[in-house]
Parts: sequence; C-alpha cells; structure tokens
Amino acid sequence: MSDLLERLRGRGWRMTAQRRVVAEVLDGEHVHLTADEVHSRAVAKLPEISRATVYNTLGELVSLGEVLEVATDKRAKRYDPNAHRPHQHLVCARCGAIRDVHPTGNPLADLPDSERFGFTVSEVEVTYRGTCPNCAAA
Amino acid sequence: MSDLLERLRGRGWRMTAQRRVVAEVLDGEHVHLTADEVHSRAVAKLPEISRATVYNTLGELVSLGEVLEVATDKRAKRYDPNAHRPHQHLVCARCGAIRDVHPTGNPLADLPDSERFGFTVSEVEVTYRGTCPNCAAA
DNA sequence: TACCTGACTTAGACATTGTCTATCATAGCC
DNA sequence: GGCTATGATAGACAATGTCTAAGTCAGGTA
Repeated sequence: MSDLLERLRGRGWRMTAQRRVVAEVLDGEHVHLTADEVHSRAVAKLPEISRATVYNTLGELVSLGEVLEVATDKRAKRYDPNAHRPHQHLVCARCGAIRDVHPTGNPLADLPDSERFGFTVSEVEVTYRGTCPNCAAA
Repeated sequence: MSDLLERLRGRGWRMTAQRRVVAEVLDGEHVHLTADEVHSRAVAKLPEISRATVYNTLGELVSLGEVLEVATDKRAKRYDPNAHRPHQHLVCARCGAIRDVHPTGNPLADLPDSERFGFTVSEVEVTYRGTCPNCAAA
C-alpha cells in the first residue's frame, strides 16, 4: 500500500506519521476493521496517536475514495481499503466474519427505471448473509 | 397492520399497550424509522413508554421476522415493517431518504459457489445509493 | 538551514445510540 | 378477584462517534 501513500502525496496530502500509520494499518486483502480496531493497531505503532486523528484520517480517506465505509455490522462502521476493485461482502451472521466476494452480473442493471423514482443511482452495495464454515461446524 | 397484531397474538405474544403502540407506529409502506423515531412517535401516543421497551419490542419484532433491520444509515439502525414482501432499498446519499424498490433478477443466484468460501448463504441485502430528485434540484 | 504559517494532532468533554439491572406493574389464567 | 410469570420502567452504563481549544509540525520560502 505504498501505492496509497504515493497517491495521497500526489494529491497534496500533507504526510504525517499519524496518517502514514493509519494507511499502513489499512493494508491488505479482506481487511475490514472498525475505527476502534484501526485505532488499537495504530497505537501499537505510534502510542501517542489519538482517537480523533484516527476518525479524521479515516473520514478523509473515505472522502478521497481510497477507502470504503461498510455497514455490515450492526454497531460500528468498518473500513475497507480495497476501494479500487469493485466487490461485495459476505458476512457470517453468527460470528461477523467478512469476506470480499465478486458476484457475476451487474446489480445496477437490475433496477429498472420504473423503480428509480427519479433518483440518479450511482452505486450498489450488496451484502450476502449466511453462516461461515466455522460457525456451521460448531 | 391489525394483521400484525393478530399474527402476534396468534403466536402467543402477550399484548400490552406499549407493544400495540410500537406496532402501530410501524405501519405502512416506505416506513424506515430509527429506534429513536419509533420512540418519539410512540411517546406521542403513550407518554409513559420507555426507551428500553421500544428497543425490546423492536428486537422481538425482528426476531419474529415481522420487521427487518436495515443498515442503510451509518448511524442508527432503521426498522422496516415490510418484511413479508422481499424488497431492496434506494437511499439518497444527500438527505438520507429511503424508498423500497423491487429489482429484477435474483442477486443470490449471482454468487457462484467458488465465491462462497464454504458459507451457507441465506440472504442478500442490496442498497442502491444515489441522489433523489429533491436533492438533485437543490 | 532557519523560520513561518496554515494544516494537523491532541486530550478530553460531549453527543448519540444502544444495553442492562433492579424494581414495579399487569395480562391472562384460574 | 387474586396469582404469577411476563412485560415495563427509570436510569445507570457502555460503545461509538463528534467537537473544541490549544499545542505541534510539514513543507514551502529565503
């Protein structure tokens, strides 16, 4: 994800230790951390980082389109750094595990004009719910 | 929605003024209230109803499958009484307005086995996001 | 390099949403 | 009408998120 750091710098983002740490924490595939988890991991790397900074930085990353907010969980928002590859989520109703998945087809095309009520529709978010293998076994 | 009250009674639900009021508030099409909104409206009909009761009752209605929880909003959960007719949601990113919509096709069928990672998938939740006519005009 | 300035960070108060507990009230049964 | 388990209540508590005022620093400039 040094890609990300590069992109951000290119956009005139002022680089600070805190922002770098948050970006580093949000690295990898199938990463879906809550703000609080991001904060915990950031603190491990940079103990004096504050909660407000983590929230601010996450909010900026979302505005810049580098990170997606996903509301699969009932409580906290989760942050998905994999914003550049379109994908949907598969969530275990029991334990909350989340996987990125890539369905076939284009759900946007499934919404006829007559069902758009004059809205300009730009995005679709699809969440599949079920039971993961671990929970099914238990 | 006296249907609902009948169904609940049939299932051995003990009927109380509070529960009736909550069920009445959740009546109609395109109703997507937050717990707090449900509480406010319930208070208007029955001033001494408490927040805990509203939360409890909503939780029970969800368990019984009479009401759906939807997470279209980043903040509070919303409750959708239209649980018996499968439908999806169209949300205005600007003002938060929500409409029920009925896409064609079956998104469940769009998730191939190879993308299920051993999960038993039972539900799909689709949220379309865009701008409503009002906000587009403004 | 040193310094400036506006953007960034901080701690902690505050707000919102949701949960829990101990106690009181009552629906439905006899 | 009276009993009893179930439901309701107030309010404390918990979790998540937002805001503010004051201090700090990255990056540009000379």
